[in-house]
Amino acid sequence: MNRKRNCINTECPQLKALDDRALDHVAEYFRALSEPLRLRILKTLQDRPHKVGELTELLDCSQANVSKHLAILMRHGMVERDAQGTSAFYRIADPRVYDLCDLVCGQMALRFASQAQLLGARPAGARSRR
Amino acid sequence: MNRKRNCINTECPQLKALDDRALDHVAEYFRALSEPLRLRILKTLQDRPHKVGELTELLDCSQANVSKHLAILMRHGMVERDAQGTSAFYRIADPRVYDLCDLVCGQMALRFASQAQLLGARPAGARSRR
DNA sequence: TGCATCCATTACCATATAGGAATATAGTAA
DNA sequence: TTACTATATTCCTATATGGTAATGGATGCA
Repeated sequence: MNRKRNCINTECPQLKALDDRALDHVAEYFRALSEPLRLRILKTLQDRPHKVGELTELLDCSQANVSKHLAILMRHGMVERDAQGTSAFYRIADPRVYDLCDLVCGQMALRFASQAQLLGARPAGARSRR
Repeated sequence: MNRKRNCINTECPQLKALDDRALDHVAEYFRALSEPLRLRILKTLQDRPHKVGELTELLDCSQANVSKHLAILMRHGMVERDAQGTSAFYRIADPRVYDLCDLVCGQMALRFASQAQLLGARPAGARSRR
């Protein structure tokens, strides 16, 4: 069991040790990352902090929508707000959210690769199940 | 920038490199992990494979509900099905999902700790915002 | 003051989904 | 075959949520 530990600088409780209430919180955290627009916001903020108006333009969506999603990201401690005049700058509060995203990217890459291999190894039109 | 790489045995594309279509897939992956019951299923399967009926009893929920959530987990390659007679055994297909969960656990633990510290440093009834 | 800008919030609508109840399907045994 | 068990699926409802439009609120400037 070559289980690699990702978390080295904290007690880092594992899934096993969590009760149902803690699992609810974990689920909510994942849910915050389960919207494409929120991921695009995080991706944009990876370069540097941005004002709401900049995000609105870069992501080509309404200002109200950006503000709403930023509030959700902030509620989970993923971004931080810095008011300057009438503007509001948002920046990444916890860069480890990118570790999560990168982990998922890697898993999906592996999965797609193996699926492509399966498809390539079967005659056209073959179904893998059912 | 002490950015630790979690993914060592694959190309592991980063969030930066993903287009909107790939981000949609990442969001769907996170969404599969955003339900408490699905996390409880994964937690239960961490010990050993289980039949649907066992999960139904252990998690105290309906059989239809368990089957539905198992289908979602399987759709994302997180669990695998092994039919034996009229039973269906489910097992973990990709143990790295636990790495994700543990990462989130660690981040939430840090966050709660700092919040508790903030609360402890303020007089009773103080609000940290608004 | 008055006005403009930037952002947050609210109300509303459309869609997605978790859950339950009922039904369908598949395997097993008589 | 018929009956029984285990699981999957379908239908339905209640709730949650993403999106938009409209509004509110705070700041800055003339």
